[in-house]
Amino acid sequence: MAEPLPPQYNPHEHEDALYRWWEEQGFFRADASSGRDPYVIVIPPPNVTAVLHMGHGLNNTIQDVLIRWRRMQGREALWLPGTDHAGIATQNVVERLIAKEGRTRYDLGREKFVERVWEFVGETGGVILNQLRAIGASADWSRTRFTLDESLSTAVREVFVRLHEKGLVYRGHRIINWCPRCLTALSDEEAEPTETQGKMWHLRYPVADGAGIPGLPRLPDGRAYLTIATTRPETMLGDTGVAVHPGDERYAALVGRELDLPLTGRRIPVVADEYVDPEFGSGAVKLTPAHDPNDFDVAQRTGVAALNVMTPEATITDDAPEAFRGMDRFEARRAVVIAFEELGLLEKVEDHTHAVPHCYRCDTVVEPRLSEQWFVRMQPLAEPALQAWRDGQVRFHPERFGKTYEHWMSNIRDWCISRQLWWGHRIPVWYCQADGCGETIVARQTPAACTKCGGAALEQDPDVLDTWFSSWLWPFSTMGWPEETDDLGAFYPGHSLVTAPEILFFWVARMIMSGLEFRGQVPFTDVYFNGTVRDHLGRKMSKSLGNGIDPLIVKERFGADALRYTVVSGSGAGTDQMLNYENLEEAFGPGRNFANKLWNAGRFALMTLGDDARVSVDEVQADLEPMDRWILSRMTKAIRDVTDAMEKFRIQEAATRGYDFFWGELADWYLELVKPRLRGDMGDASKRAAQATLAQALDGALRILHPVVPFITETVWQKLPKPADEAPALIVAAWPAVRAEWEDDAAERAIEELQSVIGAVRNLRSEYGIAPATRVPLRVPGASEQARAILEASRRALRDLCRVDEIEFGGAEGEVGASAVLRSGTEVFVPLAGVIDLDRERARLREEIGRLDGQMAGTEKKLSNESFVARAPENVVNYEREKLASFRDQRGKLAEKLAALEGAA
RNA sequence: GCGCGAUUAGCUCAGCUGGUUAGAGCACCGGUUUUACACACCGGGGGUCGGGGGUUCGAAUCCCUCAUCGCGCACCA
Repeated sequence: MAEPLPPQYNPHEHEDALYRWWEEQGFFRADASSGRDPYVIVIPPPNVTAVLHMGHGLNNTIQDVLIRWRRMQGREALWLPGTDHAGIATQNVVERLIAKEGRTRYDLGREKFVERVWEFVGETGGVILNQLRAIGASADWSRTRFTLDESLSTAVREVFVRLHEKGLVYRGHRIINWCPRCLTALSDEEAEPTETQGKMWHLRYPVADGAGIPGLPRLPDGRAYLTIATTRPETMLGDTGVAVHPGDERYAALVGRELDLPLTGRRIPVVADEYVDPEFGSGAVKLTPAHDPNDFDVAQRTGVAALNVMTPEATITDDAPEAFRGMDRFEARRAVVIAFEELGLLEKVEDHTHAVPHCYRCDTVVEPRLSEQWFVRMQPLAEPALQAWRDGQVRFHPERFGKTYEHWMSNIRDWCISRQLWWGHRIPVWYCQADGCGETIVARQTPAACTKCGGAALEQDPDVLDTWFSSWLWPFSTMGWPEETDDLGAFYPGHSLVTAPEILFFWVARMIMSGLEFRGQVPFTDVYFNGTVRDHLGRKMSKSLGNGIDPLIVKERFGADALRYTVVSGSGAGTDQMLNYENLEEAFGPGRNFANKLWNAGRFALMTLGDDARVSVDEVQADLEPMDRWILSRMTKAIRDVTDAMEKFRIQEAATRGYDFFWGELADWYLELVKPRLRGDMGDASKRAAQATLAQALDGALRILHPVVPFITETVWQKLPKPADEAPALIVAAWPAVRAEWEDDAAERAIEELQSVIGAVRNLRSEYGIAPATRVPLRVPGASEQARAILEASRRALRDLCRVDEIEFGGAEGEVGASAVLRSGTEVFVPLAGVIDLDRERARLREEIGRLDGQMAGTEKKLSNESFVARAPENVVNYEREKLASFRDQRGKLAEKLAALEGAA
């Protein structure tokens, strides 16, 4: 006999050691030369300085479930891990660090600062990768990549140069989103709109040179004026014009004339442009081309100049009137409004709710700002990427994200890729400083001399690239591109991507574009979007709210399998998951219980199977009993269902289906049914058949559950007796094949009937308070031939599972007892005479009925009182009626029971 | 404003192309030392499937509409 195992599963005894063993054995490593059908997932690289949170836990568990499943199916499974340098995020963290020393990055200087960041990354980076190991992630760590690795940097430069050669990368003056705190440009995606209660100020701009404009309102001093509306009054300091619609007759006479721009002493022209909606507001729009993208476009068309009135820190520049210089933008906003009020030029102020863009990294209000930046022309890249989705080359799970994708791709705007940061990939562009040369060199390698004048006075562009400019190459840059490596040949294109919906545009869409552009193939065929983990109040888990759950604490208390089962079973594709951080037991207890149940089923199997080599079901085919054929049939269907669910990315369904088979059928029924046979009560042949079937069924359950709960399933599986030629570990064992010949509908119907009978008897016993130890006889008056055969064959089961002593078919006529009719029509009857004290039970029931009669009479009386019904509040009357109905119901049930006890007598 | 999604037991959620009595886990009530497991076992109560209308022999499931919540996009100065 094997050594007895402890009655409770202790994950800590197994998990980490098991993981180390898996890793040492090289089970996670993919082989580019195996020739096997590859299956590839690249990890969404977490920020290099990140620590694991539940979002990572959910996302990576799903990836691991997929990769383990495919590995078991015999695919050459590669899960490629790594981290992202996360430009702004990491730079901000280090800036905060040195701020504690009272220094800024400018104090250190660029070189020292970047060194400092590398130092920080060296100390804290990669922590998250070890945390992923702790939750069982079976990634190929030998291929771990970092977006700032030399080879990935090569890929970045290659892509920049190629796109530049194609004219898809360009430098231009445009309105970009500027974060005045991070002091950098942001892409449109990095500016997150937040609903904000703001105001709409209506300001009056007097017409220059006085009268002569019919139909316009006039100020008290007689000057005609135009009203414009704005949510950012401070920008008026940079107004360089006012636009009206060309067809707007009210203002036709004004076009080409000038307005006095208040506070500034400047005169600004009135221009006509189709952009203006004459129906909206006053039909006149102030133009601030340096601080608004739409105004910039109008200004370009109409030849209006741009005037920048804000510094990078968003304070007012010296180009504005002296009174406002140096003010913060919000301070200037108040000051401008007050000044207009004092001049009598403030028409009105309205409340206005609108979405104000905030920096996605520091939440500062983003300032649209005219600036020279590098851009990627996106439309030529987006078109094939959109088509690829339309053609079904890439599918989204759930499908609805396709619509979002389509909408974004069809309305795509150019991507601002330069960042005024120090941490990241330096833009591979050099400017010749030689007098009168002015050459711009875009190159893969740092050039030694100017390609035009031959001078050596070259200066590299100070900016770095958007962090996503390296991420979007991840599926092939991690495999050595632009070199044609073996990995690239074997593992590109990949297969599944698991990620959060938030980064559909940031990352997913751009990867599809870059994959098509640089490799001619989409980087993956399926994108699974996991939902967001929220707390029980529906709030996103976050550090600042303190409502997060630390996955490692969950592992500590419940085990990694409990964590994994909880997140996999708790949310479907694109569906958020609620987890209560205040009650971890409620959230993760069921997962731990499940692991414990597997442990105990394993213990049981070990006790009864012994150390002997496993007997296959095929060897005992002739001795199989209906219950054996039943569980094999159920297992076969479970395998089919789980496989099918996995193929459709219905991972939650796969997990719960496996759970239900294991617990609800194998553990609850089969194990109980075979106990006597395993004890040898029914002879050796029966025992051998039961052992073979149990081993087979448990083996199947462990396999289909292994991707979800790998630690406990591996632990149990290792201990089970196995055929000699079996794999050394469950992780690399075969995914179970469906054996269609094991499907057996007749056996299923037979066992279902037996289950119904046992359920009915248990119910009757409970209803009539028959003590558990009391054995009862069972009569089945009108059993069909079939039902009779099943029950006769199941005497032992009826005895063990519901303490039925003897079964008689036919003849319950006139007997005192309780009966139930099954769905199949079979009637079962439990005689009660001699089993319980009938007199006492009858007396108890009569007493209970009497008590209810009294209560009913009281209530009826109340309800027949007309003044009560007329005067009492409706809900009180309804309550009484409901009470009465409930009494009647109870009385009816008790009367039925009493009638049964009194029998035919 | 446009689009998408959600709304099912006290709580967290399943319920695929409409089909016999709407399920699970937790919680609740009653019972159980049946030697794998009390992190278990057995029995039970609890749902007008958000409201209203429609299609159909039949609707939680399809259509319309309203409400509430969430998400995406556009934000019209």
